[in-house]
Amino acid sequence: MRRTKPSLETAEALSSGYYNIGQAADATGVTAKMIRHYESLGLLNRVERTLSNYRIYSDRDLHVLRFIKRGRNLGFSMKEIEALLGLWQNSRRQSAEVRRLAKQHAEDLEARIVEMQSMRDTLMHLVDACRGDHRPDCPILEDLGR
Amino acid sequence: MRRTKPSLETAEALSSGYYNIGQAADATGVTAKMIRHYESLGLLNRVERTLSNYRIYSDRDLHVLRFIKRGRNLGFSMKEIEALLGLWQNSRRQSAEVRRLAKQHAEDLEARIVEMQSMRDTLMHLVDACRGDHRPDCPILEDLGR
DNA sequence: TCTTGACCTTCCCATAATGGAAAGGTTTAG
DNA sequence: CTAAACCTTTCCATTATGGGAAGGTCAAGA
Repeated sequence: MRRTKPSLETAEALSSGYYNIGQAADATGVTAKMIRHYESLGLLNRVERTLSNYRIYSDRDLHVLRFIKRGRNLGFSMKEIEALLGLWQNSRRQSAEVRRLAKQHAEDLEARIVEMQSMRDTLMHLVDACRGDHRPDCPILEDLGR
Repeated sequence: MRRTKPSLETAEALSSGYYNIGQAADATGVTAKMIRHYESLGLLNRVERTLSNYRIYSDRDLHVLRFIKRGRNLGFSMKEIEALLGLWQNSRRQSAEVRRLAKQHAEDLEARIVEMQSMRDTLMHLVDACRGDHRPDCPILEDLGR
């Protein structure tokens, strides 16, 4: 079970709408480990601490964490997410820039998909050509060793 | 240009059908760096050395390097390649085992392809929905921050 | 013969994103 | 007061690849 109500300065924070790292992790689906990591990458602006040095997060921080998580789910790299986050937080952004980043990433994905499909197809053909019995003869190994 | 004919014990080796690491790299398309790495992984059984400590490779070694390269091109991990290499060099292998490995890998590829297609499709929809002009309004960021 | 450039050697470091684990401080419930 | 469940930092590992330094070797030309 996660602790519900601490007592000292920490308690003050947690009862004022703040979250400790475990609560933030539960709320966003981002592990505590990765929350600290994202902070070290500079994606979370200045994380507050309690007197006992515990990190505390605001609703706004959780929002950022969810943004990062969603970006990762879409396959963006941390570098790309950093850029998107900057645009997200910049009210004078131009949507053209965001669109360009997203389109580029979609195209990168497409290129990788095509490459992997080619691998898969080649493999499937080899698998189909292989008897797969007790004998050593094997078109798959023959291809690899060609 | 690569040196053609050394003089001492190294020369003996190179004129006896052996290759130094640079020549092996040129012949197989595997970088010298990676050839050393594969050796450290134990994929090349005992690599010979000249008196001056230069590695020398036989045609059989080049064959192994090409096998590895082909396996990498098909997306196999080094662990998988190690297993396939073992089967390749085992005359009493059963092709069923090889086929099982290849099929599993093809299925792994397929799973990743499906996942990436889903990412790509979601992104494409968002890109299509984004005007991409000078204004800040952007469905892509809205989705990421939802 | 000496020099030079193109090789070769080993060793250390870096990448991207994530997790495991150790050693130790803090809080809270019992 | 103690034990459980948190939190902290720091170090290490993963996968496959490459960069670079410091230094030894070899071939060819002056």
